[in-house]
Amino acid sequence: MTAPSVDPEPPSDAPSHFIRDIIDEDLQQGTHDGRVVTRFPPEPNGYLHIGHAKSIVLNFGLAEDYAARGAETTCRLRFDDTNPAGESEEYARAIEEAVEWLGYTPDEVRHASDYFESFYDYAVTLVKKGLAYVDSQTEEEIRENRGTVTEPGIPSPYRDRSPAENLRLLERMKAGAFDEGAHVLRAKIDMASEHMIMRDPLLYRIRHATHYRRGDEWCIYPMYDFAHCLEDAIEDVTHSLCTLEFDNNRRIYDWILEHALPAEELPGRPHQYEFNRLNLTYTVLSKRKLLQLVEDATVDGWDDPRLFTLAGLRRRGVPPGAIRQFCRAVGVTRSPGRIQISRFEHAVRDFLNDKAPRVMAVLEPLRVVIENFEDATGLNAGEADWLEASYWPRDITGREGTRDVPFTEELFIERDDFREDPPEGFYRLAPGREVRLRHGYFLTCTGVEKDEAGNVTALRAEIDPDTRSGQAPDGRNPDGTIHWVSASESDPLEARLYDRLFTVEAPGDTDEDFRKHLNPDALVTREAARIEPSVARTLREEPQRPDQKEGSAMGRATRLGVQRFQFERTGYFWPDPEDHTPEAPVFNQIVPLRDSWAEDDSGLTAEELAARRREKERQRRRQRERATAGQRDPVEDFGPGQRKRFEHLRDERGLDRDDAAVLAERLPLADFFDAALDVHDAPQAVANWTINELLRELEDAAPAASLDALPFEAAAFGRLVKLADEGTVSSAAAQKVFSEMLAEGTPPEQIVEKRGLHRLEDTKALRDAARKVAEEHPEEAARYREGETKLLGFFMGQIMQATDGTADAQEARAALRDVLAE
RNA sequence: UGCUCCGUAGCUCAAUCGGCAGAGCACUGGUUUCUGGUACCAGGGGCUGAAGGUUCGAAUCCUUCCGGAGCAGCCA
Repeated sequence: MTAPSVDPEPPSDAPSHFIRDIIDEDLQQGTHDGRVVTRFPPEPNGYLHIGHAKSIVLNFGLAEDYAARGAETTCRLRFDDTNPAGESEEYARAIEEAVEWLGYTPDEVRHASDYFESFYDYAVTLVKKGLAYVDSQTEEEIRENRGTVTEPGIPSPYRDRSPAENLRLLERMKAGAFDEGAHVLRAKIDMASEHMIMRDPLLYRIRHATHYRRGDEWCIYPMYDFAHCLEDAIEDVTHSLCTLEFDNNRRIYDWILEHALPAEELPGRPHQYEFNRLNLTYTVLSKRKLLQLVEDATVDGWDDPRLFTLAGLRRRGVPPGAIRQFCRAVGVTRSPGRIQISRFEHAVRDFLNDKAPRVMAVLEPLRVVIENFEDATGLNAGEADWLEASYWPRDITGREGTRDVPFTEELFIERDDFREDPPEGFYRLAPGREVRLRHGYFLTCTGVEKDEAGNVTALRAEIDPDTRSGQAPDGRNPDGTIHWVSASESDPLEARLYDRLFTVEAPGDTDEDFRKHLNPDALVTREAARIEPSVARTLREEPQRPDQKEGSAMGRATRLGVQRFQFERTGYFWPDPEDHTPEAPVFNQIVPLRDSWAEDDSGLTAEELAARRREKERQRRRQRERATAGQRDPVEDFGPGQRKRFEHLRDERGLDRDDAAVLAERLPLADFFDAALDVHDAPQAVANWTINELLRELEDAAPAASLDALPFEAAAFGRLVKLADEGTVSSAAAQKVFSEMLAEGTPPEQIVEKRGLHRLEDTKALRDAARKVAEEHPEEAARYREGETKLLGFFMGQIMQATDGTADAQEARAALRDVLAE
């Protein structure tokens, strides 16, 4: 069977990463017949957070992208519900809803609990093969006998029970004949393994518990390591993606599949790949910490907008598309790290910028009385001058629409937009100063009213009647533009502003209680805010979406979900799905706008950046000292045989101590080295090849065995080194010869003949090659002539490629210099 | 301390087969602007964790060291 042809080019917005590379490779090799099958496998025992979103976006996104390229793809939602404790239908439903909200429809929803019968059959297979046994030690005994990371474990006294006895016991375990903890089923692998996970891992334990889907049908439940790989195999998953902490578990994943699956299924079996989980600064994402915050009512439930749970983000108003965009942007790698929260905020703003209509709301109102209102507008004091205001700034293309905003004698402006004594660089309102009212007149502050305590209670002002359009006939242009609402014709509003939950970057990282660093200002409520009247109208007229789910909080949120606004100059907002009513509007701030005036920015200041750089420099210096101090004499750990060999290599063969140590540490390699020397008596050259080229091809754990497995003898290796050392072939060509020897076992001389790899010293031929290369890369050649001499390396690379690595380096370099100088 | 994984700009990631160390975000400045928003332009930032080695040439290969994370649940 041949794999269906798959478009080699990924979609342009799909970032490339190592998992894609693996899939591309598999597609090319036809490993899974052109299929890409992934899954998102949550346990239904908690709510999802943004870290899960990364996994969802990865798994479903891969399926989408490869489907678009012509591969046969599937991505399922699979509940990993193998442990009855804590799992529930409620969680499962919430998870399903969250996945859907994020914008993905699983090809299928499956449950690991539907596979319990199959798991059991696989367990029986292992028992019959003598690869699993029933252990009757107590929990403590098992733990103690497992050993530690440095000491091997002690085999269980029950380890050698016969398959027949194990089978009998396993059947009775399943039948419910035993109490919890009386027996467990364990894989029989290696109690001394340096991988703790392989010290006879548990496969089944007894739990007399009611499972939310299977009820009391089962009283033995499979462990993760046993079940997960089999779930993948049952579902024909091709690429099983999980987070880095399962790296160690991959060993048992592979072991179970290789021993439980029938041989014919092995070539297409699933493989596990691990990627870095998403961590964010200034917040916590672990299930346990989240639970703690909810339980001691630090936050107001799982959907508290301060939390990075999916429910919290949803209630806060973050659109799913922004989360998807963010998850794609953070990348998929194997290096753990912590993403700066400003990255997330940027993603949300970026997503909302061209989607949220602009309106005006004043969060902390300060009353302004227009003293010349009647004169300037020609209206009576109680009337409103309705100004047409665009929903979109001119640079958001493709969006249209305006609404009318009432301009009345008394207005509210943002308290923050007025300073009686303006600091340097402040270009909003101050006594005697003129600003532009957004979508309206120019306004000059003519007076300040204060209470007895000296607090500003109201401003008096005048407008310029000629500036109704927002332009002045004389062309003057105020520095500041501020937003405003009518005092009489605006709606009251409660605005909830959210900030990072913690005051430190990594709240969970130290030993102390992470709740010590809670940010008291993570939620700030502005209860006296006011908003222009058009918004209430917009919300009322908004048609209901047909796909909403009635009844649930999320369903109500969906209905309102199409209404996210930018409150000009303050941020993106939407009505709170729980508490907002038309009579008493409540809006959540989704994310503030960037504010280069505000001191408190979510990004880093220049000083902070510099401080970090200095700190990193210090760390590097300290590390350098420690690295050199830690260097110790390798010979110290040698046994007498190795020591003798070391001295021989160093004193008789004349190797330097590092090389001698590497060889002496691996005695079979030293033997190979000696044998090669019989052919070509140049110890340093042979040592270089042995250590730098040969060693890389050998298994660390079993050098002797992999030496035996080589398709050539030490003598052939020695002859290769001789060819290189004596200049018959260049060292680059010698490397090519070597890799062909590894693959085919052909004698080196034959390869050189067949491929024509003799060293090329012919000056004329090299000059021709150099000229050709220079012609093919005129831009680089010009840059070289302008003094970018480091490009010589680039040209050398080209020549080497053109001559199959045979060019003599010195001659080639000289030829290039000459040709390029012309 | 055994094993596994990971160290490239402040952060997240690139860098075909060993061949010119780059991008986005963040930062600084400028242009545009009826949002201190957006967009656009420019700039600063790197001893590729360190030291040795192989090579004409190393972020990439070899050795050693340093640092960080994970693994000793009948959780997943």
